Amino acid sequence: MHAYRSHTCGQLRKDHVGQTVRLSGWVFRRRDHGRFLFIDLRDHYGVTQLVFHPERDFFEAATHLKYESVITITGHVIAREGNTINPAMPTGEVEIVVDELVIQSFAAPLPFLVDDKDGGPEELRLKYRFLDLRREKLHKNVVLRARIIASLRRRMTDAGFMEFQTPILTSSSPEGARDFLVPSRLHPGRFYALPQAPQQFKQLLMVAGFDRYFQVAPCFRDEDARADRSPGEFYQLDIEMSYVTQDDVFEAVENVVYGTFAEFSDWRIDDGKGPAPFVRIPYRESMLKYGSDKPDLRIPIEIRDVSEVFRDSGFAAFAGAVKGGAVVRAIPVKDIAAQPRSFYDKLGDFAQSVGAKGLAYLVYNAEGVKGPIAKFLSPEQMEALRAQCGAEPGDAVFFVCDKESAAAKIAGQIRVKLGRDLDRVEKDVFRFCWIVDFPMFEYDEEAKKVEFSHNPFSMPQGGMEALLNKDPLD
RNA sequence: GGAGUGGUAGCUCAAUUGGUUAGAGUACUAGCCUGUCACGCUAGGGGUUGCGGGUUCAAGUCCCGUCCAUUCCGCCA
Repeated sequence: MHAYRSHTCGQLRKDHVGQTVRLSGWVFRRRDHGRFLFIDLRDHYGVTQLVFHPERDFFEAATHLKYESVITITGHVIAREGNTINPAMPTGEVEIVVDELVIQSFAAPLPFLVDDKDGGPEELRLKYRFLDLRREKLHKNVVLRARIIASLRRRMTDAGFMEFQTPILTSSSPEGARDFLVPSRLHPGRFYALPQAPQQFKQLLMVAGFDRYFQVAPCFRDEDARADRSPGEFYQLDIEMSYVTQDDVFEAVENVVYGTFAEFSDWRIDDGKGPAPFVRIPYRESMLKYGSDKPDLRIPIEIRDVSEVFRDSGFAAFAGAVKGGAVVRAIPVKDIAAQPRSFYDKLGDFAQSVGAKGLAYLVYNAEGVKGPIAKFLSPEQMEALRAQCGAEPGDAVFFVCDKESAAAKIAGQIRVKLGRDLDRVEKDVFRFCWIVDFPMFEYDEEAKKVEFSHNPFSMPQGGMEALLNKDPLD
């Protein structure tokens, strides 16, 4: 028999009963009943219950085994009867009566329990990363990641793409974020930059004639973290294709995204019928309706532009701003009028925390329209707002006023906040979309025209010659 | 870089308007228990309440500073 195991801890079933087996793993749980002892043994594959009896000379040692000690046992498989069967465990119909025990590694007391749901403070979890990764949730996440990457590689290869590795120690290529820098030994005082994305290298591969490239690409960006953005480094599926149109790229990406999500998730995808073209939304429309270029389409709230209604209104703050070039964005919400005053106040606080100067609103109920700004608006203006926002009794409409880009962004964040707080986000479904017709240029703070941050096509100043003459260590 | 929130036992948390010796669960140690599966029961050890200063008869609690964490803004394909 193999020195460490004949089976894994997730493997044994009723038809193994009577066999002598050897298992290795970590002491996951321990239940000491005095005259006998249960230990749940865990490895990568699962958990199996071991039974120790006191007539064995290693019984005393077994009762002192700490959580996460590594042991190898030899024993015989027996069936569990009646209510000793554990239907929650895949191996719950059998257990191992231990005949031999080898303690491979005796664990010290743990800083946190592997059986814990969340494992405690991040600092501790990172210090004892090997323990953290033993926790079921993280272990599953890492396995899922490996399976997804394998699936992506298979799908891309099947679609005729070839995988390349592009350089990590490179010269800086402006992508917008700060570069990570690595000091150069051969050129003291000068630095390599880590790539923020393989953009220029993959384009080089197309120029060089390789036609279809992909890479599970490491990207490095020296920026601060966000809730949905880990700092420093991450991996992305990176693609480049030659002699194609926008639609060809969309089709290639839709196939791999649809297939991968369908393979690994039970959630519906769009209509749930199979690969279909993803919804396409022009940039301007997305910024207006959702206040974002990555809209969450599961939230049934659409922003409207009502600037013209306020232009000649008696609400001086908005009217003046609109005449000065600002816009007013309305966020209509269904069935919300019954919310207490505090709800509106808290939302106002939130609006200010994301940069709004204030948050105006109107509430529609059976008696009519109420709200702090109602008295500043004429009956005709009120009717125009009601019609443009599709407001009915029970609804409310929120208004933000600012320069166009700021108003869009603020309204977009309020839309998402409302969707989540009111539990209006559609459940168990992915709603993919393409944002198309991105602008090539935008205005910066001094109202000068500059390249839009995501514009991938403008040639750098000086053209191709400048690129070729560029010092790689600059 | 700016703002908000938080920091009490190894871990998760409690401690009334400022008021006795800062508690509980878990982990750890010792003991009991023949069918548990987060086993149960008894007892024990474990604390500079992040750190420094201040107010007060009295500070975990209030004030100031500082460090750390976290969320948002700035930044970010």
